[in-house]
Amino acid sequence: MTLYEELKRRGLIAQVTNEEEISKMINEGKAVFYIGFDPTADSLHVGHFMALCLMKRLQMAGNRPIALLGGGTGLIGDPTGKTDLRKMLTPETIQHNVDCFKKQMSKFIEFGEGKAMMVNNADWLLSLNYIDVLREVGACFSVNKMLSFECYKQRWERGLTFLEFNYMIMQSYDFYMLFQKYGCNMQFGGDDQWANMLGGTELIRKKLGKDAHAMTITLLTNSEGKKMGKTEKGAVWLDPEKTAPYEFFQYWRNIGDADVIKCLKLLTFIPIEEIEEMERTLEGAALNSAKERLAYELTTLIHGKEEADKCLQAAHALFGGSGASEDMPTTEIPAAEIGEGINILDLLVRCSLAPSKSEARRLVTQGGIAVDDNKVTNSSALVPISDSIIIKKGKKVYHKVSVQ
RNA sequence: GGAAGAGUUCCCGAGUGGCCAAAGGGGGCAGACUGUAAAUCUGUUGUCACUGACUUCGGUGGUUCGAAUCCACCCUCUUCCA
Repeated sequence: MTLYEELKRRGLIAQVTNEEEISKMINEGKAVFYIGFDPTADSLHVGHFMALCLMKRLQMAGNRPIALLGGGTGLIGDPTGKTDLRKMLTPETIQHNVDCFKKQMSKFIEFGEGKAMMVNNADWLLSLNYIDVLREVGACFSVNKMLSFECYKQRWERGLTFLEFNYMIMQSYDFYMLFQKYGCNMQFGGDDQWANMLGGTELIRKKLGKDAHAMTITLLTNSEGKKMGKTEKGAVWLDPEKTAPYEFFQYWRNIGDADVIKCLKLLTFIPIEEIEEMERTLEGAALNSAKERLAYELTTLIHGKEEADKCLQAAHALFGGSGASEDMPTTEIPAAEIGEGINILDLLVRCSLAPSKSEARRLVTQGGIAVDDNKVTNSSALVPISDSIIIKKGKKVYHKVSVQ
């Protein structure tokens, strides 16, 4: 099976400019491709991870990846598919985010001489001269055409600033630069980037008369069409400081039935045959094994095998019945502060299990809290702690409190 | 620059002097049912010293016994005209 066939079989490929040529190039390891990452936050998230996976797959087949950090485009902000005007980030924030991205990416992709390359579009975008750009690049874009793009439709009602409208041009310019500087002949990205990417291929054709290609990967959405990798608290981050490995693990462990197989295909390196076998044989509750596999594989990829083992163990301990675990979130409280015992509401707030005492009270009175497996329903209860206790909030959240 | 309109709690959105901590929906949280799933049903969803008090309806002042609601100024956004 060729690389392209595998990508296709996994459902990774959404749109391509020229299937024949692209498959030929990547199968033979001749592509020099880039994927852009805009530094809008200080950690990568799952969506980025998919792109990194793709990078890795292609790299393994001998293609040359370029990771493009959007130190320049980040200053503009991509309006694609966004309903609201995006907050403008300060140059300092962007720089900080770029640094964070770099660190995380290097853990996953090999960079260096003859391997993957990392570049920052700030290097060429920041020094551009407005008039020159307008004459050189602006002349190649038709406003009427740009206005007709689906990706701006959502903005019709809420407004689109000229700043954001230029994003596409900057991204196209990136491709144009990379094509000339590094012979980069292909761009990959999320499916929502399709229009922006085509802008680049067209610019290259118009300016240089050469062909460049673009391919988009399926966006990670759940069976209801919503973007995945988001929780109430925000994105599922790759940074263990922002999303603890256990939390990360649980996110995937709790994925909907309808989405497990798709995620295995899109996000893991488990051989496609094996996944297809699961798809055929697993149904109903049996899918739990696939969910666990998914969670374990992903945690291993991102946080390492050791962490993944811990998460798996913790999950088994907690949900398997024994209840105890070494690696659950822990709060340490000085003995002096406890004395005879600590009020249950104060304790919950102290452990960040509830943001306020009112909320803590609600949790307790509604029967959502258990201490050492005993339900606590009295909101004025004093909890004595001699050594350590385990608080259970709802069905899935465990927290350990130990006395110092 | 001119004209009209809008800004309400996590989000959408009702509310046009006291009955408003503010309808309804979404989302969240908890309970039931389950498979650590989905769907469904129930409760809950500003804070605290919790049968009471306090803070909230873009901002700042004002009118009033009493303001999300009326007035003035300011800020932001939308639409129409240029």
